[in-house]
Amino acid sequence: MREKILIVEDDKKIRKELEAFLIKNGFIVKALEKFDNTVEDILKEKSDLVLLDINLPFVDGEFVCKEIRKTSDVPIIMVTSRDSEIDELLSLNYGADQYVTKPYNIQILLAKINGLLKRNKKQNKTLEEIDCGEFSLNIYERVIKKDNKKIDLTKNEYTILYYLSINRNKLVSRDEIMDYLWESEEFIDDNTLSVNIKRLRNKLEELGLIDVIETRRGQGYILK
Amino acid sequence: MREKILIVEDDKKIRKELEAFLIKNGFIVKALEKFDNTVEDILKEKSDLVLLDINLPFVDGEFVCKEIRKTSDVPIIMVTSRDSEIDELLSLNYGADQYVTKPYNIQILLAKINGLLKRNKKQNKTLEEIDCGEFSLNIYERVIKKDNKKIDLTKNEYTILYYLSINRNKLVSRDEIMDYLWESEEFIDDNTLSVNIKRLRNKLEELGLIDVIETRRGQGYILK
DNA sequence: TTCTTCTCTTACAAAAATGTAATTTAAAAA
DNA sequence: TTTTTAAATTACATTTTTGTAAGAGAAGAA
Repeated sequence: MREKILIVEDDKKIRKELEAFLIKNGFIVKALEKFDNTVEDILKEKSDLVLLDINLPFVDGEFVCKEIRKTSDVPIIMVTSRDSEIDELLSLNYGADQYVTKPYNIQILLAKINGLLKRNKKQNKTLEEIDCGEFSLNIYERVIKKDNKKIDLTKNEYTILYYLSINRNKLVSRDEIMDYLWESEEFIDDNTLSVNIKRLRNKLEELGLIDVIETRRGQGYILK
Repeated sequence: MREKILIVEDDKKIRKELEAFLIKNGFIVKALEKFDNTVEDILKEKSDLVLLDINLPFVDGEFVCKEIRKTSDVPIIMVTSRDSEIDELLSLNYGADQYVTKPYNIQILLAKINGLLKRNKKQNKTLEEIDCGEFSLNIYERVIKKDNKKIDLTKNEYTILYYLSINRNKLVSRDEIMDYLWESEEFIDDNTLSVNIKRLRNKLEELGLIDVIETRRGQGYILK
């Protein structure tokens, strides 16, 4: 899916150049033509990334940036005219994700755009379904998915597998899992964890997933 | 909760200075002392942010950064010695989130650290919790939260409330909910939904939430 | 090797979640 | 108003989940 970039830049010549360059690089591009209602116009576009000049007519970029951040997490690249401005801006922390200076170095700009978009995409995806190599764990449905097969997990099974999966390829001690699973509850036998792990493994085996949870005797478990 | 920052910097003097500065600013700080197994050491730490010098003994920072990104989304700030290096790095897109140059301008560094941590926290939070006005529904934990109180939901309760909450202020028919809840399962009595709604309402009432699920006789329900 | 210890496995009991049946309530239609 | 009907309520039965107990298995130490 192609991403949509919104250009907020009042210099018409620069705007057209940028537009052409970004279109050539495969993006869907929109640009604001008037700046009397900038914040709302930006939010209305629902773009995947905003390129925001700090020097705008009517309203200044810092303000715009702050306002957008109140209701949206869209990636913002702020454009400044002077190098020295960047440091000031950074320390004020308006919430922009990246900064570039004019005149635009278009290769750098492209790199920053791609970097931000990639990270955002990944982050969104990660939060829905965790990739565990041979299978995936869907955290909304609380199911394991492999090929076209799904299998429901109970609360305990899910919690254990979730914890293992966010620590994939890392050794996780039995104590760690027990703390995560039962928190402050009254004492629960250490063997109960073994049983729960066993049940989880049984479900994984139903999907043909064998040995994905490895035991490290005396140390804990590892999800491979 | 305090965040943990990992310093990966081989110059011992600089390392100690940074460590002291970050501790003074409220972070938990760890620093690598040896660099013969950097990638794994970094991953093992499970820190909230990594400050990574690009010039390391044995292995170079670009490589380390790329390797980390294969399995982790931990925010990375890369440290370079020359200003000009930043542009090269950016265009190569190793996956770092921010760049700073040596010598460290500690205020800028602090701003970047806080910016990254804030964004990360927010992103996780937004997707975790659905705002339902008077209360919120946490989809990871499957609990209703109000003020400081939490209440666990069972699978059915959660599924119904989730469906209502993504359709907040919209009328949802009983059939819609039943389809969503029981999908292709064998026929389940229509009254069973009433019972499940009742159970959900009971839990909401335990939190002082009365009438948040309104009945529209003959039409369905609405979450206010 | 034997012994120790950690983990796995199986069976069972308790607790929690869910569905059903019977009855009551209350909104809307006649 | 009375009648009808959708939804709420309550009690109970069934199913699922979870924890415990007891013993088997297997890895590492002695």
